[in-house]
Amino acid sequence: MTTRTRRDASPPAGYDPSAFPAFAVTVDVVVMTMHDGALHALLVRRGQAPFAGSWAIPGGFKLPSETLDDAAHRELREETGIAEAPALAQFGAYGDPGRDPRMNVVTVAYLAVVRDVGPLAAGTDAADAALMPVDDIVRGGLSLAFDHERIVRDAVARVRVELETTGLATAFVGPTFTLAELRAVYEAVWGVQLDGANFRRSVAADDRWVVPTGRLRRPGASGGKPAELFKAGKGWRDGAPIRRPSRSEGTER
Amino acid sequence: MTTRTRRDASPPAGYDPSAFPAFAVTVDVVVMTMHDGALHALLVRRGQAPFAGSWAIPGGFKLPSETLDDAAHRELREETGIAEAPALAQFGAYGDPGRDPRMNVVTVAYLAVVRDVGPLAAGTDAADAALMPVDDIVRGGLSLAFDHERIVRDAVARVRVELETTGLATAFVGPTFTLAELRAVYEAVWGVQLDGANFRRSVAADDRWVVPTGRLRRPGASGGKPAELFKAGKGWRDGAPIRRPSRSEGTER
DNA sequence: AAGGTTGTGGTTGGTATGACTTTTACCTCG
DNA sequence: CGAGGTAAAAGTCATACCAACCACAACCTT
Repeated sequence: MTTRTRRDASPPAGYDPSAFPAFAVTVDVVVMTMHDGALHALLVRRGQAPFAGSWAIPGGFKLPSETLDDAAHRELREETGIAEAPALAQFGAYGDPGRDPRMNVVTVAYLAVVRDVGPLAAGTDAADAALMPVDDIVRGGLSLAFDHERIVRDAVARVRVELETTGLATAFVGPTFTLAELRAVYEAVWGVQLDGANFRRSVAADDRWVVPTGRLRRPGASGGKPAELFKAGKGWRDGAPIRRPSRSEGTER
Repeated sequence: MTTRTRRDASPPAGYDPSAFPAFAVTVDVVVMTMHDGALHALLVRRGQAPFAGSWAIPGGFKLPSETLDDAAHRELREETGIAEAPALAQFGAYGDPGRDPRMNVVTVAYLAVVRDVGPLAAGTDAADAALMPVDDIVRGGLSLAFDHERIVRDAVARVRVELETTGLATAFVGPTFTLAELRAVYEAVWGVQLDGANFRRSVAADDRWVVPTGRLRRPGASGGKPAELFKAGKGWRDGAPIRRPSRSEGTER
């Protein structure tokens, strides 16, 4: 066989860059946030062909002068106005033939988790962006542009496993939060119900996970005891305190 | 700001593909296997500039007509002669500016786990390929081409976490294996020591993880009781039975 | 036959976890 | 201004799991 001569020997010496297939490289960002107690993803509506009028995840072309991470931050800022996203991580690359009917495109997908999508419409046309429940997307209810439905599906799967092993849960809540808020993140993403007392014992056992701020949160309109406000501890970098119930409850709600 | 006009509005109508920066897309495969009781990676020596004479991980250009996964399989076969790799998974994309001095290259990195690298030299020049201990690579002992050292480092990290949650451990051993062999995989990858009795209890409790074949393996030269031969069960798709010890022993050996 | 090596099985104590109950503190509404 | 309702915090208890031992059996080599 003519093995391993491809990269090592094919270009004789100076080689010709145009001898290799040219691709456009894009960066797409799946922005996830909590909304109405359910996991939502930020979608934008396309104005141009192909897939004009379809929902899509925000993204754009990578520039040769920037890293992939920089491109993801830039696209997130330019297309959604979100200036800072501490939790922005790459999770996959997609390059199936024909995924973009125009040309050869390989896209690198990023997952961004934000507490509040903030002034969503700021600097952009409000009608063009919306928060969609990921359940609707995963179920295939609305057909997204390109292979974006698959990308979102992979992003959801990634969130579910990262929640168990990393500090991703703290990215959904603000700088200070109540334990009920944090617990709601797990319950919504995993579609399970967690016991409040056991959750508190796991998380507030030591200050590795949450450290009390001493302040309290005013109860809602329906009353209840004021909840204690915490901020995230330092232990989330090494692991996470909550494990996903492997009960026969199934993996989905 | 001129937000989100990039993809939607920039190309007026028919748009010009050449208006977007062109990249070459490559696929690089980190092949990992067990050797002498330690985790090794397969490296090839480059014959051409840049980085002529340096060690590198095998890889090559993606074709527009194939998927990324197909390209990874093809490159693995062409450059190493490994025909089948059930455990071949994408784990990252790398596109820092200047990572290839010749042109803009974005590479998609794959991790392959094989039991036996097999007739390594078959179809290729033996002097050009070698198994290197990942510890040496991670320590920076030998300088790899491009950013391949970082890629291998990421691959090692990936293996360590996948071992805990997926059936990746069974990819290191053959179709039939002893429990000691399987345990050696965990011990080498994690750099820990596991109790043989507890390991057996966790893995051989039910036939979800391993099913006995009834056959025995001949002991080695130093004697010992013949070990029972098992084959992998069906449970590895949903999870894994062995959890990484979180001891104060540290994360490294 | 002796010694060494590896597999197999048992016991035990500590930790984590799940289900449940009780107390505390604040709300709204009559 | 009290009563009832609600939600968070805190306590209790039983069980499952797991890691660390220990003991022994099977089989090799010399």
